[in-house]
Amino acid sequence: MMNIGKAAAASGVSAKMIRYYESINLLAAARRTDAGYRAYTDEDVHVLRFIRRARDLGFALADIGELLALWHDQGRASADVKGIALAHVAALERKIAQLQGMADTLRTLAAHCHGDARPDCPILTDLDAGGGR
Amino acid sequence: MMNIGKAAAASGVSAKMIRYYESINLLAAARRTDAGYRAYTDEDVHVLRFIRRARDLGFALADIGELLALWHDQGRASADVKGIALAHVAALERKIAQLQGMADTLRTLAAHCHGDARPDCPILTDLDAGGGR
DNA sequence: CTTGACCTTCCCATGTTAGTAAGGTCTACA
DNA sequence: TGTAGACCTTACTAACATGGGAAGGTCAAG
Repeated sequence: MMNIGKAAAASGVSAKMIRYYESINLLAAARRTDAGYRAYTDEDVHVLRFIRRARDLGFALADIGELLALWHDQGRASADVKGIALAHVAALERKIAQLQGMADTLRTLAAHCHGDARPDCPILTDLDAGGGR
Repeated sequence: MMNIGKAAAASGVSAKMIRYYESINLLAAARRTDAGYRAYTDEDVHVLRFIRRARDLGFALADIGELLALWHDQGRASADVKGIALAHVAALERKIAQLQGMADTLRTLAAHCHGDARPDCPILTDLDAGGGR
């Protein structure tokens, strides 16, 4: 059994976030000591690490809730897990394509900007007039 | 002169956002009719369109404030505009690389998941144990 | 004069994380 | 025993940009 600070250090999830995850019911309410301190087991830390890794992969907390449920469900179908993962990959790809489009446009505009003391700049011209996009 | 609804339709910026931009001083406070309605000119719509396009390129409102100031400054140096744009491109590239890493990892894991009724799934195994990442 | 479409301000919610304040608890050391 | 300092508790605030809604005022057309 350890305090929230230890659990945070051991899992890579800040104490702040552990309390938040508990408040939104992503985590079950932790046991408490007589003084009211939250007490965590190694198994709890294991769950926190799971969440941490899922966050690192960009899953939203709602998705992580589903992944946790599947993780705990011995009778799960791997198809369900794969479905969540592939939906997330698709969302990531959409986001990447969107950012890539922005970056491409800006790189092109910047490449044609003198970048000196003169005021004329195709970037502003594009923002001004729309550049035909 | 037009109402906020017209200006919104003409610029692609919602009335809600126009009011918000005004509240954070990204926009100067609009003139008002006797009844207290905001009144916009074609020039105001021009500014709103500028903001809309900058948002489409992913600029944060703070950046847009600087871009607007440069746009209005006839004595600007194009280097300043280019600097903002390239800093944003760099931020976009960092974000893209991050998302790409997530997507790559997930695609690899998902490719090795049967995706059927059986429970075993490398995605969960990775989240469980860290997969050596 | 009424109806419906518009406008106004104000508050709330989103999603995830961090900061801060005011107060209680525990531990180690003098 | 006392106390300092490190920890814990809850609760409120902020960030970012946007949307939703309520309660009420205004305008134009019929």
